[in-house]
Amino acid sequence: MTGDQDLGITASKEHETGEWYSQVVQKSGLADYAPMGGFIVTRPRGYALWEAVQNHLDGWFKDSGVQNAYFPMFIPESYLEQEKEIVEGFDPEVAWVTQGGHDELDERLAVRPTSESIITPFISQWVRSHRDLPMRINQWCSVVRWEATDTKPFFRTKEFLWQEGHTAHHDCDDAWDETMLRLDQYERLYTDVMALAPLRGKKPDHDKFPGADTTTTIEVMMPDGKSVQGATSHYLGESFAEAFDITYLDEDETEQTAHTTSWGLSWRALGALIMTHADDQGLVLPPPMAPTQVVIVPIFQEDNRETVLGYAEELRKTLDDDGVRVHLDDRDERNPGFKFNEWELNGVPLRIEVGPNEVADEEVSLVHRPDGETTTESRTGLAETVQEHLETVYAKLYATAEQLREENIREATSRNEILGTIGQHGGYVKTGWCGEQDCETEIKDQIAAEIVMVPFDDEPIHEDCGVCGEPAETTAYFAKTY
RNA sequence: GGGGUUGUGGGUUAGCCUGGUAUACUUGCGGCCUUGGGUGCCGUUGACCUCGGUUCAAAUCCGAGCAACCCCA
Repeated sequence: MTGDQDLGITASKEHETGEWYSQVVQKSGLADYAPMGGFIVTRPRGYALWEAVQNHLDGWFKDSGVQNAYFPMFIPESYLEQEKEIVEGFDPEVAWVTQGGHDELDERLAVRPTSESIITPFISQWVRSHRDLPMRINQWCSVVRWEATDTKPFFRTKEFLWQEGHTAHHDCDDAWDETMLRLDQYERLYTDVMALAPLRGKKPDHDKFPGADTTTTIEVMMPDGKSVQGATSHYLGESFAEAFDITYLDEDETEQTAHTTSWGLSWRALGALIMTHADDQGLVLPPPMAPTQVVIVPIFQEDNRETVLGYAEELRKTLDDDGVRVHLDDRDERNPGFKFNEWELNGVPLRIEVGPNEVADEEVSLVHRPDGETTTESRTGLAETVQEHLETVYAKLYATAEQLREENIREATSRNEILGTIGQHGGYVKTGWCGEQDCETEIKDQIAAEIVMVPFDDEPIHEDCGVCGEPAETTAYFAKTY
């Protein structure tokens, strides 16, 4: 590299994580900061990542009985107030519309922070008999939560893109199965599409979604030792059905109250992806997420230009015919070194280099984005070879993520050990927990770590609560969070 | 929630202390050159975060606001 041209990432991921993250997001063309604090402009390459998330999840949703719909972005205050806990839970961060044109509104409108209050009343109208159940509605939209804390592109923005699913069921069992099915699908998205290694569990009672019976969660460990809540799936019990009157007639013509769920995943998932896999060269994308999976960079001199470009175009067509998202970078005004750097910055998982040598030998050079590993392969059977390499790249990324998770789960049996372990290493610390919020507060006040997750398995790992020493009811995972 | 740092063409930045003509690189655009890790040359467009104050004069000093980043809770 000659001179510091600052086209690439200049901050270190390890030492200046915030600045590094900001540069990756902007320089790899994912997003810009909007003029208002806490908002971003999502650029085409960033939006393509969201579309990749959508394509996978939406397919799975539809395969499991979900229909997409769309509800207004405004919710009348009187609707919001029907579920008391929703109001209390979201009140500090609701944005309000009070004026339409030049006229003051009779009733102010909330910009949705989540849509239970507008969707559930309609589900109530649409559900008459047991034959209408289960009913599963999803919408892809944005919501607004006027966060007071620091914002960060994709991780925490005042407006964010997400999907929110809302379902109604006959009974508790059916609704609980739904809750877990959606959690499984979120876990699958993280594991099989984004090459991240999440944990799954429940939120402690004091951190549930307002009004929910149970909130289940996907948690993902970041390289700086903080945990990200990657998605949530709520079993809402009967509280919303009661508040919004979702009742149905069962086979015996008796009126029953439905059980409901809601579940959501936001573009914070993209934040977790970037934070985990990107490096000091820029973005790194797992192949299923990458808008461009393979880039071909031709290398030629004046006298063999046509030959090399012709060869490169053949390769491109071979891969394109095989369904690989491939791009041939035949720009004349850039040399190969520039292109290498640029595509690395943009996170393309696999690069093919072809020059006179490769043409002569009927070969290609393949370079893996995550680690720069270079191999030479035959041109014959290229499509299959490339698929194998894409899988290898995925495996490398997943292995990194898995290691990150495993190395960051530690155990502690006393208050001081919890504080010391998180203070020194970050990451998760698991311990027995009596179930009292005070014991979390004790830790939170000291070191700003909270209980992010309680595993599903019933037996606590220790007999006593790691904080107060009373008998433990469950295991709790403490961590600092985003 | 509290504290700190910073804000100059699209990006990176000099100038600010000590007020007076805004510096360079890069990108973009036009042209030439050629290509195994950010190549070279010529030409060209483009900026002092916002509002207020001090002053003959403000990128520079003062105040407020907005924004970004960092640290603590």
